[in-house]
Amino acid sequence: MRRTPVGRQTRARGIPEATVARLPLYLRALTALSERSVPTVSSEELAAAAGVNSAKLRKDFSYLGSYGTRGVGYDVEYLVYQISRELGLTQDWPVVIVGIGNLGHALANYGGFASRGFRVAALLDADPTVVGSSAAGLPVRHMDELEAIVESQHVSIGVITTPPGAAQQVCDRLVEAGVTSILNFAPTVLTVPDGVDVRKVDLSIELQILAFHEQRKAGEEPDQGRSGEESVLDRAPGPVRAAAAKLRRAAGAAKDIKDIKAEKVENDSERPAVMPA
Amino acid sequence: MRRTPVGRQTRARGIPEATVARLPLYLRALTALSERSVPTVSSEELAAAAGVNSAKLRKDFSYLGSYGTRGVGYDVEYLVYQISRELGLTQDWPVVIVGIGNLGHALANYGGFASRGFRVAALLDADPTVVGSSAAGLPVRHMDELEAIVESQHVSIGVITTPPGAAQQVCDRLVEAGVTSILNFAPTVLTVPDGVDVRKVDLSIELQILAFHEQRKAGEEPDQGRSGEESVLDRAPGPVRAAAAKLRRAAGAAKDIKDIKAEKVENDSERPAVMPA
DNA sequence: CCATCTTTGTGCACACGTTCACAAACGCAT
DNA sequence: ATGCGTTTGTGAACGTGTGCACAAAGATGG
Repeated sequence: MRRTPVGRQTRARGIPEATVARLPLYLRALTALSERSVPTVSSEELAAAAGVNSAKLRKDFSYLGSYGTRGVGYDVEYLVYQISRELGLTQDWPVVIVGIGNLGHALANYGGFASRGFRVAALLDADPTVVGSSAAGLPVRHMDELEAIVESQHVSIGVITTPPGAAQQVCDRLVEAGVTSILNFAPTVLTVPDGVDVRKVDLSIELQILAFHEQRKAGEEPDQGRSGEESVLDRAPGPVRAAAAKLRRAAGAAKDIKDIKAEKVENDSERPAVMPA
Repeated sequence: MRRTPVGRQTRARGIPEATVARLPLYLRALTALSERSVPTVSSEELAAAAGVNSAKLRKDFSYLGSYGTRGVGYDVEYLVYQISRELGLTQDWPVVIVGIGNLGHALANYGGFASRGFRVAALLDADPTVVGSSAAGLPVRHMDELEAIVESQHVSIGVITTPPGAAQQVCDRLVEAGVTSILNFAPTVLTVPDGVDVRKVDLSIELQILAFHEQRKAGEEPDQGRSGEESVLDRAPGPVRAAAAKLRRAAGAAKDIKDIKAEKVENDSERPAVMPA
């Protein structure tokens, strides 16, 4: 059995992954329209509500079938049903949450959870001081009950909100118990067997991506940009770069991040320098 | 000023967006190696640790420059520094969190927050009963202090953990105050001016995507698949489909989701049917 | 029934992302 | 110095996703 770290699916029954990822967005917008008793909606209107462009939306829907009426638009209720069905939301999905810390608590209380076919089957934790307490009206049960719960309630989706160190271990146990889809909030790369889907939600990564763009915005206003920082040696061809690399290796081994950070401030001027040397 | 709902950036200084999204992953793996005092690492090893394939990793790094040494690998410390710098983590990013409910609390307590240059500048809430309490050692302050805090502490990143109804309003206010990057946890499509980045984290969407794949797995084992569900009318060309659509519109207007769900059970057999009729 | 107006569904071109596969570059031993 | 084994960096092929632009399909009014 091959083990794949991330397991990105290549096309599912012809529906592109990117489209699948947008269906929940459309569904949310459509549900709002439905609550306002709006009977039909055009691709343009719906696209605006979902924050995408209308051509993309139409193409997305075309993968599901021809559910619109030219000259009119889409029937809201019908589309809600079709998308729900396509996403598998016409059935109930029991979910276990493992790791009832701050985040686990927050998720247990999350309203949007139950709203669309997802039901919290159990809250689990390994810490005996947490077990027995309750969150969102549900008792926190011990990890050892995992296997019994998964089997008896036919749980196929697990949510991991443990500290990073425990995540892979918990993941293995979930998979062993029969869970085949995992939503991972721990900042850990999970390794799972083929056939198991993992999606990750990582606050820290999102912030870092924002920081990147933020820095870019800030660095563009002044004309200087990030000048001397990019050592000419690193772009130079041939033995020059090799020498630079050698110096880096020699110097780097004895240094830690803080030292390097401190150095950055010194090097922040124009002069080209072999970075950590 | 054009207003764009989502604002996907087209290339930043030559570094592809997909690469930027992976840099934090590499950084995390590298930091772990650094703590174990590993001096160098090959693309193969690092790729395994980050859960990607090695060719992708090498290409990603090639956008940053030539920081490896052929025949040896990459200097861990040096790479940590380069990626940190590229992501803008060598500086401090003050962040405000708006909406101190369950999730806001969880985020305030999240350790990985401060670890990499992100500092919680303030916790904000509009609810007077929450204001004045404290979370993670920080006092919860009133929304009205937002503008002063953003300006005095030079906050450029805001995190929204409010209920969905308040999100756009809070977003507008953040932007007005000078915030140019927003991490949105509310299940809402935010509209922002050009130049403002929004990233969203949506538990419900992630679960729905998992449900889709889960359903597909379940539907493939039996040979039948999803048989009669896909009405032949919907695939039929010409006036037949038009008639079906017309029926849907006529019927749909008076129905709600529950009714349709109930019908699904009845229609779950082989016979082709005009869905909600 | 015809003309006109609206909106879908999609072919096509292009941009972006991934993976392969290999030459060039480097360390090291002799 | 030279040769050998290793690993990077990247050109090129391929796959996926996006957006334009328009024909086809239907609604509507006369």
